[in-house]
Amino acid sequence: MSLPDVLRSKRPGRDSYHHGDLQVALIEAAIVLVRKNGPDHLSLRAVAEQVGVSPSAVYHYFPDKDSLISGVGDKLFIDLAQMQKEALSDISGKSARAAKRRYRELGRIYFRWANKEPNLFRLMFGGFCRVDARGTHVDNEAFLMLTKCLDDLLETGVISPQMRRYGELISWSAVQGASTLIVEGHLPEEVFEDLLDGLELALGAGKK
Amino acid sequence: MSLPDVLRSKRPGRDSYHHGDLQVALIEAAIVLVRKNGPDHLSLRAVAEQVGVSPSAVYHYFPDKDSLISGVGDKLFIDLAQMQKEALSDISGKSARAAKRRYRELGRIYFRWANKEPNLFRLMFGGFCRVDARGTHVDNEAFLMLTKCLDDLLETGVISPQMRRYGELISWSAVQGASTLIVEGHLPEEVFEDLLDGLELALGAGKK
DNA sequence: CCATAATCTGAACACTATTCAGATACCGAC
DNA sequence: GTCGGTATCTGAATAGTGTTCAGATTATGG
Repeated sequence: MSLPDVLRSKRPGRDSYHHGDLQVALIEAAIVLVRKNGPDHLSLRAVAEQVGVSPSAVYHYFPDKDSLISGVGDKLFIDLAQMQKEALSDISGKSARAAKRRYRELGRIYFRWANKEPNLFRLMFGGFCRVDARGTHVDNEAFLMLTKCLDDLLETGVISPQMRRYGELISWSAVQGASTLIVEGHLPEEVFEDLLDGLELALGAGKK
Repeated sequence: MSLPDVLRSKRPGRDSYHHGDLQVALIEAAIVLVRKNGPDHLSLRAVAEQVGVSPSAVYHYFPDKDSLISGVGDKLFIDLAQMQKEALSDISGKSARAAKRRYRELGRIYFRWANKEPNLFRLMFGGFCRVDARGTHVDNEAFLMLTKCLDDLLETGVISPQMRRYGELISWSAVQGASTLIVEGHLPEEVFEDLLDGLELALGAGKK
């Protein structure tokens, strides 16, 4: 109904019954509905209807509703990493200034994503998609970007060797936590920039 | 069925029809079920059945299922704060050592709670209970304990005046974030102690 | 062109949240 | 004490849910 035509269209040149790319169409439709109603309150039947397919058709691509949601989670992790990648590529340079800007931008993208799409953020980190079953891999790319940023900060002398050891852990945790706390209304939105200030200062701990 | 008798018992001395304290009994039963099945997958009917009451009885105390879940959230925040309070009272002393131990224990309680009861933790921070509607108050007590700990750390010279400004924000965010990331399988359990080490080092940033 | 496989439908089942008229038990006033 | 009013709870009904499965439809390879 309110879905872009692309998502409900069959494969070009053929019409009806066999949908062209149902698996991804279902995920895209699910994203639209989760964004609107939250990861709980997602109806499998509503997803099927959006795509223009019967409810049972879903079961050819996902064993159950939870697996569909997990599929959505996978897609969201990929999308977020892609946004971070693009943001980083916009800031070049080997200076301390550039390294700082890249580090902060990485965190900002994360938070802005969470703040703009609370329901999608909740789906990613609210236990809806289980990653531990098949090992950690969805977030590997994002982690590597963070590592690269921290290495640059170390090289340019912004952070101390002692704190480098905790760089990924403290950065990811703090950004993840602040995003959650702000999204869930425990902290006001404005504090996120303060957090980035605090993190930058903290990472220099131990410098002579 | 598997619920302690206390929860299904009517008010002592009277029997049947009028339940003594249905509101809290419903919340207690909901906690048991959420812990087992997760905040999604909670059935209002199952809660009612556990307590030994008809499904419609629930609507005399909560306008809908989401409100019941919100009620559970409130109780969980109170319980967590209580556990932290007890943990703090076990560590007395004005030394830097004692202050450090209190600070770390505050974070540990938070994380252990999350790690031991992932589904309850998800309910608290997964968008199921909306706190922003009526303002932030559920976490106020916990926040004050953290503030007290940080003040002690400042007095004993463990943390720098510059970092004191970011103390609550960076501590709460990092502990919250690490708990989420570990519970959801993005980080191994062992890193939490590393995070506490990193936080302690970080809070000293800027000291001469 | 046909048989086989992939894809999707329709109907059914058990379960869910929610509503509401009415039954039940408590409580205060007489 | 008992009577009336009120808070509390029930039972049934409605509309919607996830899931299953036999069978209809379409695509594909020989």
